[in-house]
Order: sequence, then C-alpha cells, then structure tokens
Amino acid sequence: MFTTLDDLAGPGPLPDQDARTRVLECAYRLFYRHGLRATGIDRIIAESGVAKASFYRHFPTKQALVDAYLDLRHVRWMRWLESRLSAAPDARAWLAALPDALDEWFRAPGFRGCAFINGHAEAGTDAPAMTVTHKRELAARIECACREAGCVRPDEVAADLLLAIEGAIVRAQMEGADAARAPLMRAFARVLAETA
Amino acid sequence: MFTTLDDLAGPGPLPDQDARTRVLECAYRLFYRHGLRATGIDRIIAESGVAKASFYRHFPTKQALVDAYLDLRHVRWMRWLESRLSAAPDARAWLAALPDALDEWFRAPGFRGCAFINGHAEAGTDAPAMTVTHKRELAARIECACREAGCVRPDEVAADLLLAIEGAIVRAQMEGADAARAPLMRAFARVLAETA
DNA sequence: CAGAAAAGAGACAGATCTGTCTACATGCTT
DNA sequence: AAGCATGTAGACAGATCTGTCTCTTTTCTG
Repeated sequence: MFTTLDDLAGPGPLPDQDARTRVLECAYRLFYRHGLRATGIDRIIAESGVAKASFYRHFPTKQALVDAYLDLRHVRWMRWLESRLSAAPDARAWLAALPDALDEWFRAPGFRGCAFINGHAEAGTDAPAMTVTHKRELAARIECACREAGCVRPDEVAADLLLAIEGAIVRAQMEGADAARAPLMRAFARVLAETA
Repeated sequence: MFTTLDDLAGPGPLPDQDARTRVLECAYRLFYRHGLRATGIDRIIAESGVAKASFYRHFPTKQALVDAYLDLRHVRWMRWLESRLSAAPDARAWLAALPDALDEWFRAPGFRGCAFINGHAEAGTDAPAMTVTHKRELAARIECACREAGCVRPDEVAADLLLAIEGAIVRAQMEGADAARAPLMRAFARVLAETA
C-alpha cells in the first residue's frame, strides 16, 4: 500500500461509482482548483454526472459538501505525509525529511497551496472548523515527533517548524516551489540545530 | 504626518467625499473583511450611498474595483510599515524591529490576514497581478535593508525573513497573534544572528 | 416477485450578481 | 445661457446560484 501525490490529488474519472462518491471526488478537485465560492453546485452536478436530487439526498446543503471535502482533504493529506515519511528510521530523521516532502508537494502538478489556508482566507468571518483543526493536528503530529526526538521544548520547536511550513506553502503558491525550497531547508536546519 | 494602524484600516464614514472615494473606501473595508467574491457590487453601492451609474462611471467592472482596492491596500500597507519603523536608527535596527511591528498589526482589531495572500487564495487560477507584486516589493524592501545592514547574502536573508513573515501572518490569522509572536521573534533572531 | 431505496432528468422558484439603461438634478465652465 | 461632466434614483436584463419538487427508471432487498 503506497500513498503518492496522485492519491492526494484524488482518483481520475469515476465511471460507475455511487453518486455520493462521484460528487465528493468532483468537488474535491473543483474546490481545490478553483476555490469554494467559485465552484457552483450546478457545475459539480454537471461534471459528476449526477442528478440534482441525488446530490441533495447526500449533501443537504453546499456547506455540508464543503465540510465533507475538507474532511477528505485532511485525511488524504495526513495519510500522504505519513506515507511519504514512513521510511524515516526515527523521529529525528522524520523531522529532517519534512522539507523534502513538502518540496515534492509544492512541485506536484496542480499544486495551489493549502486547501485549509485557502478555505480560511476565502471564508472571511466564521471559517469552517476543519481549516484550523487540520493545522492543529499537523502541529500535534510535529510536536509528537519533536518529543520523540528528545527536543527540550517540543512545543516551541513544533511552533517554529509550523511557522516555516506555513510560510513555505504561501511562498510556493505565490512564487513557485523554487522560492520556497531553500528558505524552508535553512529554517528547518536552524531550528533543528538548536535542539538535541 | 504620522501613519498608524487606523490609517491602514481606512477612514471612517465619508459623508461628503466624491463618489469614487466613497466607493473605494467602502470596497476597501468590505473586500478585506469579507473577501472579494463574498462582497457584491450591490452591497458596495448600498453602503457607500452612491448611485449605480456613478459606480460604473468610475469602475467599468468589478475587477477594476478589485484592482484599485489592491493598489490602495498596497500603498497604505507599505506606508504604514515605513512609518512604523521610521524610528529605527539604521538598517539593522529596522530589521530587528520588524517582528514587533507585525505583531502590532496582528493584534489590530479587524485583522484578517494579508489582503494579497487572501486575494491570491480566493482567485484560484489567474490571481490579480498585484497579489504577487506586493510580495515582491516587500521582498525588495527587506533585501535592501539586508544589504544596507551588511549581510553577506542579502537575497538569501531576505528570502528567509519573508518566509517567516508569511508564516506568521497565516498563523496569526488562523490561531491568533499569540501563536505567531514567539516563533516569529525566534525565526528573526536566528536568521539575523547568522549574518553580520 | 413486490416493495423500497436510490438514481436520473429536468422544471421551477427565489435570490443574488454583474452590468446597462433611462430620467432627472446639480454645479462648473465657456 | 448653453453645454457638459457628475451625481441620484431606480427599473431592467440576463446570467448564475442554491435549493425544492415532480416524474420516471433502475437497483437492491426481503
């Protein structure tokens, strides 16, 4: 079982899956690519080849579909990360390999930043809860690795690494992967050099 | 002439300014607060107290208004930054004072992240040019300070600082100013400690 | 086989959005 | 005084968006 960036991007066309899956996978692509507000229900219905009644049977409102999309994105992204770093022999190597994994993500075709940062930015007031939940779970995962690696202040180290990660995502989204790679590497090197 | 965060927020109600100013100031607040797509022309027209024909006389399309908003935001933000850091005696102090200035911004009422990151995130494909222009001008300004401060590789130092800044903006937007402050300070301290 | 659940196809409603248009008032300039 | 730019007020068009509803067909299950 190998999880790649393609899995993160979602499967291709789904000829004979059930309606809910087709809708969700279609929304998964369109929401990430074009944004939440820019993607209308009608378009999702048309491109997923599903009847309108079927859509509203599974997702009572658009917001419900947005939430399901963010949930799925969170699960896939975390799974991709774990899979991508599963070769690391210990927590220290896991942390050290993070920048390379992110750089791969930044270079993936169709990369358009973090779905949760983008969703949060778009929502204005009252952003979906999953946008911040995702970041907290990522922070918790990193902090766990820091603790395992024997850092003296794993919470601070994790916060520092997360700051660099968020910055790299934004830089890669706006200026391309090359603009993010070296600064992210140096930031990680500096932070991890300070700790045990 | 003193530029404060209030100036960055824009003036209050404008009873008897010309129509264009009222529209632009109203858009300035609504676009930042609620996002570009979420803010309709009709609402801007209603809240600015301007006739529809007057609006379209000054801004032929909504996109033109968005561009004018981003231009104005860029000018005000850069002016605010320069004013806020004008007390720094030299470039090194200017760089060292940057995190405190940003922290003030993060704590300002109504702070909702960077208008250009948000605008870029919302736009999906073909984001407004100003979103990336703003970041390039900020990067250029920081690099200039690094050069003035005698950094050996001002471009690299500036890229590292900008990465931390972007990360801090996103962290402050999603988790609040407290989550961004300490990591940003440490990131700056580390980067600047390495250079002359 | 019979009934129920799920799905397809599409009309429809009501709201909203961008943008155009007409009609009229005000003030400035020539 | 005449002309013109600017402003207000609001109807209107055409598109789009979310969500509801009806009717028919397929598919699963008891």
